[in-house]
Amino acid sequence: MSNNNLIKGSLQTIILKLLEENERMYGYEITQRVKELTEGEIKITEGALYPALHKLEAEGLLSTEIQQVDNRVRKYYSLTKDGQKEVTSKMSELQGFVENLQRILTPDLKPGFNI
Amino acid sequence: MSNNNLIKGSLQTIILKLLEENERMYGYEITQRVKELTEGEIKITEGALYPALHKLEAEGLLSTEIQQVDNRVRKYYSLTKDGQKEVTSKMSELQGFVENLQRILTPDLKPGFNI
DNA sequence: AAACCATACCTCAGATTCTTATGTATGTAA
DNA sequence: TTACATACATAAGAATCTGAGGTATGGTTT
Repeated sequence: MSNNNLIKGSLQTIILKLLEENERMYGYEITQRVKELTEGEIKITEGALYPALHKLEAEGLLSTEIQQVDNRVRKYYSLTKDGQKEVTSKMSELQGFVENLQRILTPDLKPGFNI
Repeated sequence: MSNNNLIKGSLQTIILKLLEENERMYGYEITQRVKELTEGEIKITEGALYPALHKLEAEGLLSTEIQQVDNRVRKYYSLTKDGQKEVTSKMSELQGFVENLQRILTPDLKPGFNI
């Protein structure tokens, strides 16, 4: 991740959610997508991403498929059945956490961490 | 802390923000306040809290004042000048991060991680 | 009286997750 | 040929947590 060490553990959720939307993605593509979506503000480092992908695969949440594209090897990741269930779980967990964070940090405004 | 390992990194911000609102607090009080504000969903463990407090003090963001209350020693923490500046910084950092998280995770709805 | 829980501080081993650096390999642009 | 982009990977070290343990006081339960 970029400069901030905030909310460690959200990388897994990011990966799973992107794969829910995109069917299949490869590692480098994920880093670029996140950079693009956040206008360069969040940069996922390879040292964080690849171990995370490997772990999710080892847990049976992702499956892989290696493919040759322009003399380059790409390792595509997709959600397994378990992975699809886990997205929902991880997302509501994160949502709940942000909700609680907002309760602690903004005692004045009740609804929403609005932007 | 509760079940989720999401909080890493946001604990400092929580401490600083609570002290911005409350002038001075002691460790145990902070754990109770957070538990109270989140209806028991986030429990700050002592193993996380005390080292965090000591670190913030060592960085000059907090000052301490020991006080005897009912035969019990309390260590009150307050924001220093530097600490007061840091709250603003840490809060906008966290705000920005949540904003970016929302961009990644909810591509459909543009405004707000609403609750 | 003994056991237990609440208050209040603390430390430390181990786990997890990250950063930073390094390595391999191909292709393109300056 | 130097540099950058693409594409994978590992590994040392830092940072932050969990969970267990320790000390001490005082109230409540059994």
